[in-house]
Amino acid sequence: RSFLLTAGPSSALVNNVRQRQERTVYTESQQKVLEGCFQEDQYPNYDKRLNLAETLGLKEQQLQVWFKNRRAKLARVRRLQQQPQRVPGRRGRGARAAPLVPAAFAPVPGSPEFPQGRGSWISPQPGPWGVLPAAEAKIYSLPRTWGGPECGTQESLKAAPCPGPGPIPAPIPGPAQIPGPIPGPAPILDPMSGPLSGWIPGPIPAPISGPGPVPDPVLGGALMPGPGSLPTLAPGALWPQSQYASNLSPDSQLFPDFTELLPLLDPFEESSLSTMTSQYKEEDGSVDKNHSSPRSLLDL
DNA sequence: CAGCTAACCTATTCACAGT
DNA sequence: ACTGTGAATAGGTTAGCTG
Repeated sequence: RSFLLTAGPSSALVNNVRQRQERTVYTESQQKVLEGCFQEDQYPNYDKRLNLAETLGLKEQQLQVWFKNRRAKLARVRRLQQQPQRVPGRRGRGARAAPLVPAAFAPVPGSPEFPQGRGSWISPQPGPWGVLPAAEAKIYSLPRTWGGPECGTQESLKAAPCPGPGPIPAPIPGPAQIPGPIPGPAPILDPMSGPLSGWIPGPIPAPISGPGPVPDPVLGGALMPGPGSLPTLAPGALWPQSQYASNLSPDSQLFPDFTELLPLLDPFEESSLSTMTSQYKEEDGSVDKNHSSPRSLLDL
């Protein structure tokens, strides 16, 4: 196939032929950390990926691929469960705004992790992301201009103590206050990590023996939370538990067609949803002033 | 050999700058 | 308003690894 000639920048050029990058075998601990981060945020921005990549001893691009594949896997599982989760016909950047989470529990517009435009949303500090060090500047990661208090995660990211997310605040008001019955999440098991409900990077297991080609900088690293420092979500427990509702119970991500809930969100349409603006441009840090107009949820 | 999944390709969508 | 560019993402594919 042509990819041998046109493969991306991650592949090496040998004899004018792009070689497919060698398949990486992630260690168990790496996968667990990644999985935990995925439960926190399915769409980590560049800084998060970079932080995590450095912590795990991987490349940022590898993490980009991993999250992409992980989302694809989740979507595939949902399709098998006949649980459409987004408006058909939307792909690319706009498509991600139809979150892989229940609409009723999706990030509240204006909350730090609601999509802030330009392909990123800000995640809450508690959780795996919060334990990561701040990213170092890169050529294409210029200093940011933060759009406001809700965007001010960089400071706290730097200040975040390494192990553990710290105390998790009470669930935000929202889901429980939305009138009408909310169908419960389907109890679907994740084939990779067992019941999804429960995994938040807790104690990282001992290094697995075997032919793990990748050294495991995680173990003993700063990312490792102390034993029990990250609570495990009990199945059916109240969630979200993160400050801004991204600490989704994995089960909840296998939610029936959220579009059924759209009418319930109408009251927000002109108010909260109008804050679905992009004040943060991921790559160059500029403020996006073109997103001040209200956008409908379906448009996302 | 089947299943899983990292790596990759392609299309889509959006933000933004330049004209 | 229109166009070009860059970036993020989804869908799909290829191929390596493992049971």
